[in-house]
Amino acid sequence: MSAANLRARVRAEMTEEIKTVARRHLATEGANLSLRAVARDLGMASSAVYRYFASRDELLTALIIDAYDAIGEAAERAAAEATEPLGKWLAAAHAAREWALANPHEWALIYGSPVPGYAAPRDTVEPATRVMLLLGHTLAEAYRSNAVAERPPVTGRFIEELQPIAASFYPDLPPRVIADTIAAFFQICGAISFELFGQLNKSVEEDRRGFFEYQVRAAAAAAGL
Amino acid sequence: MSAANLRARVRAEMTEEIKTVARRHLATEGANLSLRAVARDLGMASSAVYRYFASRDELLTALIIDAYDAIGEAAERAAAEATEPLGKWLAAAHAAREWALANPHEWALIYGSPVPGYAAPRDTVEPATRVMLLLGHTLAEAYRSNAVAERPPVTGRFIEELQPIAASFYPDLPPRVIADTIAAFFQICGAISFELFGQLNKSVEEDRRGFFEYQVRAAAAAAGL
DNA sequence: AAAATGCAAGAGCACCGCTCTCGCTGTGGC
DNA sequence: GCCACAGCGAGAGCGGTGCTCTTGCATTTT
Repeated sequence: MSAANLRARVRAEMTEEIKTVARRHLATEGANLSLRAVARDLGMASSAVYRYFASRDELLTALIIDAYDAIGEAAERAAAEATEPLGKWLAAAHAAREWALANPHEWALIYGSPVPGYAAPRDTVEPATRVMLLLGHTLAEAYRSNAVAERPPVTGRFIEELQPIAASFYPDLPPRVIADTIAAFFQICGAISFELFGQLNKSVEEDRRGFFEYQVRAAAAAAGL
Repeated sequence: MSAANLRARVRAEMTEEIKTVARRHLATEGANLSLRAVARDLGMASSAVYRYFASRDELLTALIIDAYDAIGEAAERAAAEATEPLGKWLAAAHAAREWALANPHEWALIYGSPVPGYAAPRDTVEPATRVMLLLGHTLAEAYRSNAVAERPPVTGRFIEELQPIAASFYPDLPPRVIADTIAAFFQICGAISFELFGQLNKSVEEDRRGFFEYQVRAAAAAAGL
């Protein structure tokens, strides 16, 4: 039994090592990860890697899940240190941005354009929602303590579509919580992506953090925070 | 002379045909464009394509410029039919979204994560700003006709960085015009990207247009429109 | 001890971007 | 009108890729 466990542990270590090297390749080389190059770095034949990952896509999926978890944890950890809803939002957003700046290629992996021919498998949808859930729960918390500003009612058929989701998450709150959470999430991630992908070229250079916060505050205000 | 012109015309036609086939490949196959496959589709040797484009990247650059121009023209055309600033914003945003839905891979090419190892050359920066300029000019127009709501002043060092740009474009207006334009542009493009890249999965299905408009209106409100 | 399993390596397939050489053809200068 | 020349297409080839299959070895299980 300990033998079998040892087998499994060695295998897990090898798997982790492959992912580590792959992450390093991703960070230095760029987005198109080469399985052969990773294998070369590990001093093994490329075919040996296929004992651990059935395909390059499966390796990418593993990296994607790890990335979702990493940014989710960073955001949650930062939010936990704040007390007020707006403070949590700001902390989470800044944490997400800083993680993205530190790991740009991994950010591109999860929030950039989908990799050609790659369809995100089931395993990725759950960790993907972690940051958005954090925003939603914080907003819901604000609703429950009556800390949300009055705004004109939401009109549009989309709000009816969001009703079931809202009912399953926050049955005591209006469905606009979901709409505003998604909108804020899109806005925040958009701001990060466009800064990261160079669309801010030559306009704001020094105080990008400040401009980012300006946008996050706008998102918060739109949500009523 | 007419001979030389004929030569040049044939060459231009061939260049255009390559781009057309490449666009079709992009639409059907996905993002990683294969020069060899394009050449095969054209019934020519892959090496012959290099007479027209020095590299795959150069082909991509040509497609990127065309895409920027196409979406820019779509947005401008739509905005021209509206009279009020908010109407122009909404029209431009919806036009951009519809273009993106119709040409998802080209959208990914210009607003998705940068292609690995690909650095956008100088030629692309000018057409890239077309949509943002449209938003900016519309907002400026609203300022000049006093149709912009009062909002709390912008604080942050970033606004000083935007001052020179604001002065060169709209010397008669406060620099926040630029900040709000960029922020709105990010928000709109973010909304399009995340809808397109599947982050809206299983939440809003029917009335995505309505939810998009909700976000665009939020962006407009944040800008004072 | 023997059988079964897990693993690494190597060869090989089809594809890729890109380069180079080699003929062919239409063009411009004489 | 001829001839050198530039532009073009085709083909071979280089090094790279993802992935498969077979082979040999080590380890685990029976």
